[in-house]
Amino acid sequence: MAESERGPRERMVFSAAQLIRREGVGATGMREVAAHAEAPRGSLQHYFPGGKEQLVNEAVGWAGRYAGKRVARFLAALAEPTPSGLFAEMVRQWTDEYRTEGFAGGCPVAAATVDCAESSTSTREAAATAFATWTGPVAEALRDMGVPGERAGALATLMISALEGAILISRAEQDTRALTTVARELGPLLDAATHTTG
Amino acid sequence: MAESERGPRERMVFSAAQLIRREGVGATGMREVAAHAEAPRGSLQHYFPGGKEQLVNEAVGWAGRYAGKRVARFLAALAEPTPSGLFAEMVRQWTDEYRTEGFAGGCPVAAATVDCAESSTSTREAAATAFATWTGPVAEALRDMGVPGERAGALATLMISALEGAILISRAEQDTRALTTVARELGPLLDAATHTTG
DNA sequence: TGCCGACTATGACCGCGGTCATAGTAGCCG
DNA sequence: CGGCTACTATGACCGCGGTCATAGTCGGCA
Repeated sequence: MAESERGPRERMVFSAAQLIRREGVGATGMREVAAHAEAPRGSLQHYFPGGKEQLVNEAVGWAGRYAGKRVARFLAALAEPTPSGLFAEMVRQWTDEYRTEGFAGGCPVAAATVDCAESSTSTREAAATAFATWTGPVAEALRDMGVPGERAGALATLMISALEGAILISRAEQDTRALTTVARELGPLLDAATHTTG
Repeated sequence: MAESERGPRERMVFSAAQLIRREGVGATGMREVAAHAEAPRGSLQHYFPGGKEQLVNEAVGWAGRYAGKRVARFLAALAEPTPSGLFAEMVRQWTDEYRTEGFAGGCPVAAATVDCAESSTSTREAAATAFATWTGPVAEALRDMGVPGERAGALATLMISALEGAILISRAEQDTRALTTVARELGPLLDAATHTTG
């Protein structure tokens, strides 16, 4: 999450995602995004003529692609890839962050869904796309591990659902308990799916 | 969710929860709450001298107690109580709402967490309390069904995590798929916990 | 040199919304 | 009746923030 030297436009999208996941969409100001990205304020209307909605949508899209790409790295980190191992890595990304940086941020896609699902169709769609962009690689990884086709998608949805919910609870409680709990409880179920014929 | 004839104060708290779960905390105005509750605007500062923060906190607390009480009703609706049956009822409350009323609202506690966890300590704590108020009865119900003590709490957290995440995804996708998926995939795991000694 | 496009810079506008101040009403009690 | 308490009513204040308008810089290219 620390790719620093990109163009100002990309930095603004990145910063928007960072701020949104901390404060929510409503509480994140355009000027604030520019300042955080160390980008000129005037660039906002130049790069994002669609205004805040466009910026938010791109931030959500960025987050979805980021999450999707992470899956490959998680797999690479596993000596022997298993569903529970993948899920443990997904959870660990959050427990690590919370332990080292505090419970400041949540998932930007969740924030956008909560704040914009009803008010902005385009942002809601961006969130749905982001979830799909994230679920896809997870499901594919499960399939590669021997999980039957249809169940792979279902289990990927379950994994991401449990993760998102646990992020919420952990943030509220300022305790990683919920995250570690879902990893522990869901692991056996996920691994069992590789043995079942489906 | 339709208890109409209470005092104006209670109606405002109820309305706040309704609006928050649709639009998020930031986009919900005080005047809007009063209007929705058909309560006089002047009553806001009278009943909630602590301002918006107090109102939001009470709305979150109300939502937590509401969710906790629902558990008993879900159990009563089950001929033979099982963990998977309880979870299915919890999920069904949402799928029913989404099918009949559209995907307008999410969980108010989730909304408050996303929007206020970083900016307001008291609201974050209210959210944590709400999650606890909700998890408690679920865990107790699991214990009554024969789930061993420590696992009951863990599974309750898992159930609520998965439910919250699936609510998010379903809202974004405007499709109850995620909700029905987690109910289906998690059911067997929950029921299996009643047989295991632990 | 002079034009042009891309990007930057800033101030102004304007609505929204939380809060405060101040006053009004209604009912009860003494 | 006077006064007290609970509640209601409204207008004003004021900062925030998204957007717009307008102008400035800067590099390349002919």
